[in-house]
Amino acid sequence: MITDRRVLQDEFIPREVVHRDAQIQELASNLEPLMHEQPAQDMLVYGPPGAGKTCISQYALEQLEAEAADITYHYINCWENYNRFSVLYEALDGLGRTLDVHRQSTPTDELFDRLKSYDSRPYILILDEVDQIEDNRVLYDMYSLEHVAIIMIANREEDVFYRMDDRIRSRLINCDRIQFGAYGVSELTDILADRAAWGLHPDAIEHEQLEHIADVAVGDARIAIGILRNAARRAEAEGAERIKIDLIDDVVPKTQKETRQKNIECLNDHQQLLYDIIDGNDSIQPRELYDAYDEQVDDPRSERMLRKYLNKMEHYNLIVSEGEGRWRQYRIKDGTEQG
DNA sequence: ATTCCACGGGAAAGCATGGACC
DNA sequence: GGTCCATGCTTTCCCGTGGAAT
Repeated sequence: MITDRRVLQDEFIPREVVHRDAQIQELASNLEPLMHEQPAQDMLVYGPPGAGKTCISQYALEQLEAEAADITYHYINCWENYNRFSVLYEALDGLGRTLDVHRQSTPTDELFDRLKSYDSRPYILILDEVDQIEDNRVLYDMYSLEHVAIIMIANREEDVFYRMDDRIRSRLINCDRIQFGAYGVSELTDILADRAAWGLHPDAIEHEQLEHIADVAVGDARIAIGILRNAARRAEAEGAERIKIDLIDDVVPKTQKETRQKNIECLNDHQQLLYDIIDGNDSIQPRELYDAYDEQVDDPRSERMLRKYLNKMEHYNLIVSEGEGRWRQYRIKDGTEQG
């Protein structure tokens, strides 16, 4: 059934990509000046989850790297690295210059100085989930480095700019915007067909079944590939030769649960408790939620902290908040909801 | 007009950890 | 080893803002 497992991982970057020619072209032309020792244009790549932003950005840079060996690029997930130190650390790590840097006791400015002193060749940073960065100074840092170009990735354009102070906003507001719309069913089907061709036996799945997966995944390539992966595994476990529609439908809830579980595991105990409390209610008001939380834990965090946790969880797409002010309600995000 | 509730920014405090020195 | 210091990270504390209810 499965001939190459890597191809079915959603972070896999294929050798050829389909349906994003315009975006790839734009990425490439913004990076093109690097070939002539000119600075590259900074970019903001935005669009809904699973629209190929991360994949295509990395793909474009791999292509460029293959063409012109004289560049380096590095991918940084700002969800995990949201403060100035971590981002700079990751940036240095991409250059292999972190050997003697310690998480504590190394001043952040020293990391910046070190990055500054590296100027032998162009360095491109992909800042995924860039709206998660808490300290925008780091964007200013990157901007001020001549040899560093940044590709910022976010779901929504406005999330990136609204918290920036004027100094950095006025500079980055002019970066090139590249929009990624959600994939349509036929586009997703093509993507799946490509993965199936590389990762599965030739007759494992037919066009109709791929189309069904694409349909269920509502535009999200990550979900689509996840469903294909789980379906293939299930078929393999059952010794089936082909992936049938029934089997696909069987595996959809499991795939949704999987992505959710992956996120929940990143939460600390307090956050998980909040999640459980919300999960036990259809919806819950903040006061009620805080009180329930206080009752169930020995060393409660402050309400301010809970609000920060809740914000994080909302960004994680685990919960949603509805209503303003005293009408605010929290509830669990349904697995089939988008965005 | 005043009170209530919730939100979220920012300063300050508290915590953990590596390094230098004894 | 023990002590002190510098640093980044997390959490708390304080407070202004804004909408709704009284």
